[in-house]
Amino acid sequence: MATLKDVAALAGVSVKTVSNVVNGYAFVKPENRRRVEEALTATGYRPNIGARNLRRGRTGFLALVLPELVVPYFAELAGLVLGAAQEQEWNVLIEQTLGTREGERDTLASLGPHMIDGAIVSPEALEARDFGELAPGIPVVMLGEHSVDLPIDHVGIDNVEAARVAVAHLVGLGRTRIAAIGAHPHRGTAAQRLEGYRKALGDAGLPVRDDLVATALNYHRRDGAEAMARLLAADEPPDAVFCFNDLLAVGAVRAAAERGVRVPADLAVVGFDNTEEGTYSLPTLTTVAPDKAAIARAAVDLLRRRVDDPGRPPEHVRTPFSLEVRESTRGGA
Amino acid sequence: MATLKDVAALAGVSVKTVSNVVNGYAFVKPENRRRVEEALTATGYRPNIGARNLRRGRTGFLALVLPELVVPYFAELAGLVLGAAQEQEWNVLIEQTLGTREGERDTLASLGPHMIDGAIVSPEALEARDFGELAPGIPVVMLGEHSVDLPIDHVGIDNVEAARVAVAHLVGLGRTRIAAIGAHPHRGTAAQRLEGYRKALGDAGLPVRDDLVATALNYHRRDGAEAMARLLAADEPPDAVFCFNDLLAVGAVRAAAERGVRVPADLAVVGFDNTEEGTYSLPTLTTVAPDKAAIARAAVDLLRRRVDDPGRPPEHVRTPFSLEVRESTRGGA
DNA sequence: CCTCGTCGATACAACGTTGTAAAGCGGCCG
DNA sequence: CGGCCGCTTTACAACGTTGTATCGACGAGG
Repeated sequence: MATLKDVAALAGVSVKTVSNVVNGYAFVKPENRRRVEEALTATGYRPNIGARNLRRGRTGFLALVLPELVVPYFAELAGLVLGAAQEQEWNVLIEQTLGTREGERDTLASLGPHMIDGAIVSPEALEARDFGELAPGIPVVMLGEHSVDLPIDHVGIDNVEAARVAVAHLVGLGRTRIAAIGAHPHRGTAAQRLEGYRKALGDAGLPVRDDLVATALNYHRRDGAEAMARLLAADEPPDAVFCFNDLLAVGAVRAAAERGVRVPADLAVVGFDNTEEGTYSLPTLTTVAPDKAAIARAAVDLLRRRVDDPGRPPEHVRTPFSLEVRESTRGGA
Repeated sequence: MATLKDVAALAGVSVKTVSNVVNGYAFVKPENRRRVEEALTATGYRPNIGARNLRRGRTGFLALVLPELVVPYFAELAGLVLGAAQEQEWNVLIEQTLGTREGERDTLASLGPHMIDGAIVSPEALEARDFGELAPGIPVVMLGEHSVDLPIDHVGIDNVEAARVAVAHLVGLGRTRIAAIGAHPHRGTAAQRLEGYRKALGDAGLPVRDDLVATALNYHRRDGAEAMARLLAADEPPDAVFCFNDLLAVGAVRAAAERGVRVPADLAVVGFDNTEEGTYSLPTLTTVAPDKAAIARAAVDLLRRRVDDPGRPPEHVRTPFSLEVRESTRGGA
């Protein structure tokens, strides 16, 4: 409630002198500094961030644009971004797009150039190239999809290689009818994981059969269950499945169980994201584990550098990943 | 980038007239309105929310203070609050306290009175009465803990009754050694759920045995697993367990499975929160289902009314809940 | 004809902050 | 002694917006 004016009046100095003390300006007479500091604590002064940012031309806000918080991967990531942003004195505005292209467009448009210093975007429906026109002048860091051709900063793992490693692991178990769940017409990461899947099969000399690749328009548990049900209904059902995220995998495990298919004995399952849910499920999930903390940190750092120097060339940061082998691919045959 | 001034220059009218058009003021000559609207689209004008709020004395921001986004209940709730706030033209600032008392204090203090119009707080470590001193003048709505004696708006379900219903359900299955996981020294909701647990046992004429009540200092899967392990190690292990949230229940199911205890045959499990994870787990979880959408809506509405009229008497809103019976308590004996 | 009320537009100030310019006051050097 | 430089403080403007006061025009009513 107290403003600089109030503090200045109490201390008997000008508004600007108080501002100088607050901002740590060096040349203030000790006597005055003391009186100002007293007045500061006496009034319980807190700067009005909005006014400060208006004057400075910064907002102090960063938008984190993601499909849905109920997806554990995004919830975990959001938590980590919150932490990383705090270190940079950024507040985070989380926006859910619900996976629709319109949602992503509206979000970026409504935030406007004034509300935020920049955005970290995890695109789903939106195609990457749309961003140039949608967010003119807003510094954007993209997560996940790797699109080298675009002049936009980007953070993510090597999806092709991660998928290849995951499927190679299934191959190593001796499985031969390895399915994939999560193909998607517009999702860049889906295409890359599919490519890794095909590469691993090729490396092993296994045929790539289209009827073993299941599409999932969303990446929720329900979609995984439905896709798995379709796959299991085939004449020659798969003996392993690579799911493009852990939620799909959880759904797949559920669908298998309901049909009496044992995991991993009859069906080995690999997920993606290493969500905590997969470390307590029955069975626990083998999964590709991206370093989420590294992703969050890199994204915030990249955005900071972009804001400070809008002219710098776009950067593509590769974060590490590992394969966590758990019960869903252990034992059986 | 374009400001009212730019638009005004282009349309050949005053800044205020443009402002009037933007804000839907009625008395603008059609001719001028047309020209302004043209200039508006031509320049792609977007209001500077910060400046507007500075002038209006409001920030347009609402803080949602919660322990952790990785807890699915909070992630789901956050998503719903985001939606409800959007309808009121509020932006949401999500703050994680990580469950520490300091985190909750720092958060509220650092946001300051200027940053936000109000806060929706889901307290964990913080005792409710602290809020008066911490957030002087900030409208606060509390979630979860029901503390009628405090002059603070509050939204939540009847925890005592919800717990009673859950445990009564276990009693109805014929279970007699019914344990509870989630007792906590400082958490109000924990005390209430424990009370409901005791009441249900009393109603059924069953003894309340302290060795069947397990404390959980956090409400994560790990804590549930550890508590269940302790309970199962007893001479007379329980044949049912009521967990104070779904994560604890998931951990409990896992711990049971690792010891060869079958759910629900040997051990019936009830959770709390109705997170989606529990609808796909093996087995699916019987759980108390609070109406999260209603909670989110009520909280935002309550905050709106509080902001508009700071003097009104505090209100306590009871939101409905139901018991979702699933596999973890079905069949067996 | 004068007044009054409605409509339409404008100038100005203000929200709280900080950058800029400038002024006052010494002291130091030429 | 005059001028210059460094310290310290201040007044002022500006960020972009909107509330208030004001002003002019116009039509209706006395």
